Amino acid sequence: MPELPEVEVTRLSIVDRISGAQIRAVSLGKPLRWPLQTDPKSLVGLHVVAVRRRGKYLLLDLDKGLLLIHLGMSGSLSLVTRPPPAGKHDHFDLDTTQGVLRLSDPRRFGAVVFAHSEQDPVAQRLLGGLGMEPLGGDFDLRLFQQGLARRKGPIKQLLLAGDVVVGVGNIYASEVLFLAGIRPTVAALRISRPRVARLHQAIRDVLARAVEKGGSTLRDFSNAQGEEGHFQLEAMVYGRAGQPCKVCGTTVRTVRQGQRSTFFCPQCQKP
DNA sequence: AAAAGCCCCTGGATGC
DNA sequence: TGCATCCAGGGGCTTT
Repeated sequence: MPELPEVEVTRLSIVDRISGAQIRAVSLGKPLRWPLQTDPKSLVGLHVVAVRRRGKYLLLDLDKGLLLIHLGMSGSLSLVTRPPPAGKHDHFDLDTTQGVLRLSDPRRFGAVVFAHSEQDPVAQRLLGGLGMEPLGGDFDLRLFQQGLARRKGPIKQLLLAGDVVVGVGNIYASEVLFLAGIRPTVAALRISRPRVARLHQAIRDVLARAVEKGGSTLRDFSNAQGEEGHFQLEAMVYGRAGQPCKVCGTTVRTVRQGQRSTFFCPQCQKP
């Protein structure tokens, strides 16, 4: 579910409501991908001072330390004043003076991890290898070109890897490459400079548009207020194998790359 | 250094 | 209220 747009939409749906909140209690359900790394009781009394995002991680800054929240494949957050009793997929509750922030995650690939700071090895292990943020001013075209220039592997998998640019997951990788007119299987280092520039812009355009549309809701994603996203309705190729390309009518095809499905139009996307 | 596989886990859709 | 199989928005870790 959650790629950069979904995480950003989630962030936007809680930032104003949870900033300044004081933690009253923390309760855990079944184990998530990683342990919290601290005694839940040690968080009680701390305040949430900011909510940031780095790649697909949500960073909850506390007045002492921070929580790194990852939604994995199936996670979503909700922030409500009076939450229903925890269900079988609710595995983390942050009870605050401004509501209960709850992580629901059926597959439990998500995680909530406490770190004393962003430099803390606990945080660095997760954030240390991340590439450039695609939105905002840090996404440098030259660095992007350099990042691609020594990669022999397929461009789609470079996008997914997140060490050059973060936030592009399986849906948006296909969408971005469609918009840029690039075949997903092409070796990154073989893409010409003008086309790399197109790709750079396409990443920004697609992700920004997806945030505007509230993200993509394929199964059950919703923001922390329970609102679904609508970008999936605008998908040009993702999930459309066998259907006609919305631009040229050619049948959209799918291919497996690194045990994930990729979608592309063989006419609009040149090798 | 980079690339390719392997898992972690649950649930829904599909086929028999 | 079958059962097996495949697939699903991620990514850290291990192995080549």
